[in-house]
Amino acid sequence: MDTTQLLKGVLDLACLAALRDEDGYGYDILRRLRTAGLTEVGDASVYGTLRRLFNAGLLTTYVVPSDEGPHRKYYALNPAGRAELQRSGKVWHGFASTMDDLLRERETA
Amino acid sequence: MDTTQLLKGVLDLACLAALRDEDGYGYDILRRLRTAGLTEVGDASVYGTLRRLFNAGLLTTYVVPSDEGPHRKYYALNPAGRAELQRSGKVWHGFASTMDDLLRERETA
DNA sequence: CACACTACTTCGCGATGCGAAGTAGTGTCA
DNA sequence: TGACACTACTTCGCATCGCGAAGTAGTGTG
Repeated sequence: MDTTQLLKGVLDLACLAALRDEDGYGYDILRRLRTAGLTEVGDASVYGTLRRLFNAGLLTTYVVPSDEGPHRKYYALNPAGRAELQRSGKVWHGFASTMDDLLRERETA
Repeated sequence: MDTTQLLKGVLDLACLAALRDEDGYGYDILRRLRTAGLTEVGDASVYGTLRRLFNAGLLTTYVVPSDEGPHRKYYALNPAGRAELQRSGKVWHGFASTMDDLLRERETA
């Protein structure tokens, strides 16, 4: 029961959320998520997720050369991505509140 | 992004929670979880999870014959199980609130 | 020149939820 | 009697997905 398993299916949502207000490239999103509290997120997971979201048609991408390091592959939410963010945000909240009920439950006679 | 993926790692917790107030057998726990809102939980998943929790030393088990059907394999939380329920409940809450922050985030300047 | 940091990719593994199928016991309904 | 449905559990193999490790490559620092 480490956070690894909890992340399953949620990392998509987390990446979409991290892109809501601003485009970002992989390494940066990794930092955003870790800063936000998902400290144990692996780098390969984030890169993989971004690629998956892109393949699913939820993100657009463009490469920007950097003078202080390798090029950066930026990702941005497209309309489908925003819709999906909305949608899975709701699914998540529903799920989370169901779990909270379960955990709070105590002879609900 | 169906609930299947969200369940990963949480089903353990859900089963432990379902056993908190009362012993139960697989089929019954399946119903408890579905009634609680986890409508899409598969039966094999629950049986498998219970076996896993048992093998992990978190549950005890005993078989009770039934006059209205096949025998029932009851499971009960032991002290280790209760401890684990506490522990992963906290992990879950922490994780959930991190996610909520992420989803709520909006140029937190 | 070794090292560290940034930035991304590829590879294969492991955990876990799931559907499908099978086995069995009971009851219902034609 | 035979078909079916519900209960109750098991086994099997699949698919998803996060991860660590390794590799490549660019930049800057001691």
